[in-house]
Amino acid sequence: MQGTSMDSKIVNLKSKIEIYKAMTPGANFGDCPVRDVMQGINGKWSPLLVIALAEKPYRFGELRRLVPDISQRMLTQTLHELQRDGYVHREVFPTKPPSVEYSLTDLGRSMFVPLYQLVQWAELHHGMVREARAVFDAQA
Amino acid sequence: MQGTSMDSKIVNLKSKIEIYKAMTPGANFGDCPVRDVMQGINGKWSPLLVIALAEKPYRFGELRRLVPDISQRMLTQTLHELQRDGYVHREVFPTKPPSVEYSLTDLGRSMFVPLYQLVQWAELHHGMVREARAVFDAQA
DNA sequence: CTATGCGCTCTCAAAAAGAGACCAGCACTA
DNA sequence: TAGTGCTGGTCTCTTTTTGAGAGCGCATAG
Repeated sequence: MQGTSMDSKIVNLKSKIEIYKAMTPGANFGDCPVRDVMQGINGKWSPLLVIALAEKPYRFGELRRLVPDISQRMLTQTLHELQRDGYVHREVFPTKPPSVEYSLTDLGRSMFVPLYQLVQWAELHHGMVREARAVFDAQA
Repeated sequence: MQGTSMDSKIVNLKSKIEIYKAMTPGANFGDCPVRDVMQGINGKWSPLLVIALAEKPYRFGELRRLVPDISQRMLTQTLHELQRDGYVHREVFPTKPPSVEYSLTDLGRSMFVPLYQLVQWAELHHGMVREARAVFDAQA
């Protein structure tokens, strides 16, 4: 798109954005690999499940009981996506009713570190966010 | 915190999960304030816009040009949510066609720190994620 | 008097998420 | 032998979210 001119000011403006694009100049953000990865992490249930599995491996039913307000459909689907992206390992044990255990891979544990920092930030600041919302809603 | 039975094993298992719930014992995750905050951060476009605004303030049209594959509707809506949650400040300048500038608040800059660490992780590891996907799709 | 830029808002179609029924297999119970 | 429950799912249907794009009020340019 504007890939031509770029005085140094614009280059500077775009540096962090370009990291998000992961240095693919012609691509738009829809194709961006970094956002692609972020989308996998950022799902509605993904962070919660990753945090759960960071504690220890869980079985399907255990996860369902641990996160009571997830539907089976979304639990299956989210675990499947996490497995596909390499964060989660799925192992089937041939017990009487076959049981399935989910655990974090090394990649998943690696990703958990910055993810959990963001969660900790959220824990520390959710009061401020709530207050900001209250102020905003009051004046609106 | 949830003050009932719990052998230490279960307490240990749930510690990180409970942080995600932010210590509200009776609540399910749908009401969890931490996930509430995470949802605001984790939108499809939110991280990208926060990263852009971490560079410098932008005007509406500039953001639209910077992120070509966002629809106007989602840009308006995402900025509105970011403003409501206190991450973004919106200032209208009474110029001839009135222009609107968006900038990060202190809260937004604070949130940007862990968010950007996650983005940097994604930049470093998106190759591994892609490889994991290829392996998974090949065997499936 | 058209034409364009600005910052939206509205409508409508498509995609994603949620609720919950259903399923096959095995064990235990009556 | 039929009934019940537990396992990890899939299938269908409804609701919510997202995306594409037209329209709008205002103002300046030509």
